[in-house]
Amino acid sequence: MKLPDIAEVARRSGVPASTLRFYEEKKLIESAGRHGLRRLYDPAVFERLALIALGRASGFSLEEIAQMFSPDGRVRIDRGMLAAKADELDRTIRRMAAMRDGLRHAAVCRAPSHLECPTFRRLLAAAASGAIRAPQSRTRRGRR
Amino acid sequence: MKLPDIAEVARRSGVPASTLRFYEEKKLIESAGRHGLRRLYDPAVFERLALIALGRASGFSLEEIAQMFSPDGRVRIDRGMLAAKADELDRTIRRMAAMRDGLRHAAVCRAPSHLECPTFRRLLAAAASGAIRAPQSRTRRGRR
DNA sequence: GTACAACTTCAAGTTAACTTGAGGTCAAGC
DNA sequence: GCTTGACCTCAAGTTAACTTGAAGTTGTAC
Repeated sequence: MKLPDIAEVARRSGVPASTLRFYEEKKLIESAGRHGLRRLYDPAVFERLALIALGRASGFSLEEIAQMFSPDGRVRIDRGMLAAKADELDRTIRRMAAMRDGLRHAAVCRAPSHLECPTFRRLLAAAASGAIRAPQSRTRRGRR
Repeated sequence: MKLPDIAEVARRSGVPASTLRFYEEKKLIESAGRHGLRRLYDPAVFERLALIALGRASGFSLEEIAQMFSPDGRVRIDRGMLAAKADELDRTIRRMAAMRDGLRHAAVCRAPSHLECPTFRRLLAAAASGAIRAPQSRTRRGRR
């Protein structure tokens, strides 16, 4: 059984080869060995990549994700950290839901100008008060 | 009635002076005039800043926000754009809610390892499949 | 009228998460 | 055994949204 090379891992995981090398540099993954210069990966790398994708999707930075792995490569996720992140996500979700409702309303509201719409103004006030914070990064995955 | 200067606007809006200058450079706001070299602002700038905060909180980029303002400075938000953004927010919210639930579960799950927890594995699979995308940028607003 | 805190400009730096490019190596197919 | 395409390394570039720093100007208080 031959171990997958970087192209194979990229193909099956959807993660670009350049990103795989980058992740290795950041100690997020490692290659099982080399065939000449070429990296060969243990199939377990797919699970690892899934874990990384999950972490990213949950708002963890790569650095935080790196800390979830023991030096020996085992996964060791702190449950308190998970709960804290869940709470943070929850707060973000609430804010975004308020935003969504406000936008939705503004989109159909027939006030002559959004600035004259009470609902919109309420949103504005909330945003101005700092009750609302930055959203998600739209790292558009377009393949230019 | 004297117009507020940049420090006053910064103080009352919570937006740093450097950011106000940056926003001006990006044509997001403008100063009403100068007193010597110093910028003076029309009080309407506060509403404008609130609108910018709202846009950012809703996931608009500064560039998108700039497009919401007519060349003459009037607000002209495209209702279709609002609705589209609301939809996008909605999708993001759904993903984040799934994440939150998964994390919450993983935090209390008593499986010996997260990798052995069915719920966690389901999340992993979803993340790996790309069903889930990047989250919010934690631009920590700490005042170092 | 002088000191100086607070403003000004402009360029460069910051951060995260990657991508791109130049120049080099090499395993596999013919 | 030679070609070639896919890999390699390492440095630099990219993007967004700002921040920081250096060097200069000036309104305001005394």
